[in-house]
Amino acid sequence: MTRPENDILAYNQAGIEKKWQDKWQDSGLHTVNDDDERPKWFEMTMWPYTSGDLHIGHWYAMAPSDTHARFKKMQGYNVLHPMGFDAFGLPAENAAIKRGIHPYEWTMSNIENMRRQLRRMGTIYDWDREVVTCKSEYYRWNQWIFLKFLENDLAYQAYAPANWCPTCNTVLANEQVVGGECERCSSEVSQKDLNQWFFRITNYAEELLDQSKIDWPNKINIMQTNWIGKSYGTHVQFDISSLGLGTTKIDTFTTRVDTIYGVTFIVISPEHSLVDQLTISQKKEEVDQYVVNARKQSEIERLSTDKEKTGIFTGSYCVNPLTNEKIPIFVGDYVLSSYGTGIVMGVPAHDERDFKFAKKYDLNIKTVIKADKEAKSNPNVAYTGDGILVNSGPYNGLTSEVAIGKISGYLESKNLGEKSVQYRMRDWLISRQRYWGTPIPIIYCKDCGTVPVPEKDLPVLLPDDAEFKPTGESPLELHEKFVNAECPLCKKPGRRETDTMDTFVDSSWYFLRYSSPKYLEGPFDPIALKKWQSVDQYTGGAEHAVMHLLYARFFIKALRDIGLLEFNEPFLKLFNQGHITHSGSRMSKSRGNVVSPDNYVNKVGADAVRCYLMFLGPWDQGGDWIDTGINGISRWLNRIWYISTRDVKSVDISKVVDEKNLKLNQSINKTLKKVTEDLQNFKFNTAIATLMEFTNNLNDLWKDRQVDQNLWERAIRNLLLMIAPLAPHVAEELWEINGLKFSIHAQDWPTWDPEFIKEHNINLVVQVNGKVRDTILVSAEITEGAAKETAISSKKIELHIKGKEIKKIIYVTGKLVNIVAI
RNA sequence: GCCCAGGUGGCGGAAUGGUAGACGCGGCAGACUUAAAAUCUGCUUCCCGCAAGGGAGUGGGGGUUCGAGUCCCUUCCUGGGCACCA
Repeated sequence: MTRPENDILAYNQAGIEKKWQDKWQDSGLHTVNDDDERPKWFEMTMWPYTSGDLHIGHWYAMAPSDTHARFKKMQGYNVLHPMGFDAFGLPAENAAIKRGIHPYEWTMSNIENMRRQLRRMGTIYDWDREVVTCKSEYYRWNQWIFLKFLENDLAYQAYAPANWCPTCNTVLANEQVVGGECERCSSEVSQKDLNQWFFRITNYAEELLDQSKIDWPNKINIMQTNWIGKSYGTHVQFDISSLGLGTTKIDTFTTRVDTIYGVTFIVISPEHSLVDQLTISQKKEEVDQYVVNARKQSEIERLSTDKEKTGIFTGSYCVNPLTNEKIPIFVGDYVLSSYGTGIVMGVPAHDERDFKFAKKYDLNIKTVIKADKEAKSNPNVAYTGDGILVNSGPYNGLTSEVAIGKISGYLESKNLGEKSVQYRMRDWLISRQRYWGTPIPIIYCKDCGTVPVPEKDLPVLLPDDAEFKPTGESPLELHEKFVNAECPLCKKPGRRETDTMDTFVDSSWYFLRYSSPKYLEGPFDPIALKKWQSVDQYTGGAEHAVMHLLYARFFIKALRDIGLLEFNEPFLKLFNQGHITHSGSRMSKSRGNVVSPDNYVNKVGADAVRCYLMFLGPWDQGGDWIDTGINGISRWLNRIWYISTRDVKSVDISKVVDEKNLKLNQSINKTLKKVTEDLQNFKFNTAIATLMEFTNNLNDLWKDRQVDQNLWERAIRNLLLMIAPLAPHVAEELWEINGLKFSIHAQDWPTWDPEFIKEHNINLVVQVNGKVRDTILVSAEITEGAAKETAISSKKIELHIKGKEIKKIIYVTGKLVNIVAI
């Protein structure tokens, strides 16, 4: 017969968790006050989407950050560690379509469940500050900010080709298209021309590149830098005056103007407005057909780097401003309309894409750059590196770098071009053709045009009586009462914008709301914000590098420039946790290997689950959940329980041994130092390992009961204080059992004395030719001479140096002697 | 293709250029028990050896150094990100 699982524990985990969670709640222990005089510490983990169930991945993100926040609190900070819910988004709407539940109900019942689960984790969230995006008290401020952006020319509407996901029935931002597929549902994304709202994030491209004010993982900084994609280049105008069009020049952008003597063709993107004019009448039919086909392709086909480079000759020519050569103009779909000028100069000898294009259409390939003077040109590949110019008239012999400067200078002087900087990043498309999001506060009027909803009319409420049909059409389109609205200017009937905002708008400023979650006069109370400012420490997954994290930085800079706040960055420090796997593979419902935290909390308690997640590996590297692994943590908490509930009075004072006291005192101080440093740096795994060693030490010392009673009690108090941020319930219960005052979590973090950490004796390592041959216990104060003497006179060492000549003896103070002997 | 991380026992992992494998899991042996669970004690990188001891060892190859898991070069593998951006 097996005993019930709970009997593996020395204590009633369910009982003490409930007891303390209730007491913390009732006593207001975690209530955060704005007027607390201690220095503020604003620490957040990325909020969860309201999917309904808190899985182990959430725990992995939240438990360690809660531990860190608790640690900062004990260190004397007034800590704001809030929680909220990212509650708008497609899954709620899909659930409504599938199961007939209104998204609001679905979302709110999910939140209910998640709150319950979060409480069980034993976190210090102050629930009075909770933020939920699908409530009008939150999203009205999305609308308000939208109007501010509009006023300040940071929001605009444009009719443009947009990424369309046929499954989600909505457009997507560039950031949400991954390899031509929808980031959410992996459907192939196509292009669709729509009138869309954009935020001018590109206005901030340059400032977003400045990472000097943030302490973030290098990886994220690199990803953002690459995403913004700044490149220096030159606009070059090719003459088309002979064509007799309205315009006399076509504008190209190149980063390699040093290759301009090698231009043998021009390629214009199929979407470019000049295509029609450039196409001669005999070619019109062919070119039209090509353009139609290009637009039909999916993003995947269009963006595939392996795809054959195709194009078609327009029949027109332009003139190279430096060589005066006549250059044919092609339309080709490898040129993107949205980058640079949408027209490129083709230099097949020095660009792989141009090379492939030239090969396919049998165009001239002219070498103008050589790696060095002696280099032979290989006709089968493009040489894309820098080098020395050849066949380039007056620029022959110059290096690429010098030539770029001279040629662009020349072009500028002749008004034929100019130096220029381009960014890969595009403006942020925020329109979504969906119901479950923030309505964009705009009314279209036949007479007045596009009219913003006046501030006093906010919020534009999402109607709650919408009908969900599986057609994919937004319920707002069909909702007469919502759509029909009076024009705020002329009061004539108008039509409301039915698109809603990308949910990343919600998360771009939610942290500001935590400072004053109930404020009614604006998105945040300026006085409260002045106190809490930027988030000091943010934690979350790296997958948000170019979306959420970039958008939030943009928002703060934009709000700052509008005059609403006074700082520059949303998140001063960032820590990325890794991913948690289960027995080596990614957790997914289809694999059936999802770890349910609730089951483990029931079995071994929330503290054990928290600690195991922090122990199984370095937080930033992620880790693997192994079912047997948590037993080790559970045993450890048990040992702590036994150790700290022992009867100290059983120590017989007459038997106390000074040496043991010293050892214990040293152990306490060493442990404090290491644990403090590790918690500070998110090294939870080694912090716990150190605490395990400490408990092992305590167990050993208890065996012969030769330590001082007061010292023992101090050891126990320190142990409990150190585990308090990690295992808050067990620590609180044991604190009480030891007769100490509620609450352990309101105590100061203990400090250590370096004086007690010093070693009195050391194991002197003796090496011969770098190999360890002996270790000798000596005084820590041993002199160099004595150490060398001791080493040489060791019997074990004698064997290894016999008959050899001692060349050199290296001494590392207090550590080792290395005898070099041949 | 380009840019980042990584590669250490059976497993998760630890190691300011100075005793590689802390801590934990698992395993083995023992104690307690009628028995098991739980708990406790000991052992547990590999090879040779009864032992003392010796040898090898941090993906591979090379280098710097008295001494390299750690620094440098090179190569392979794994994970992540980006990728027709002119």
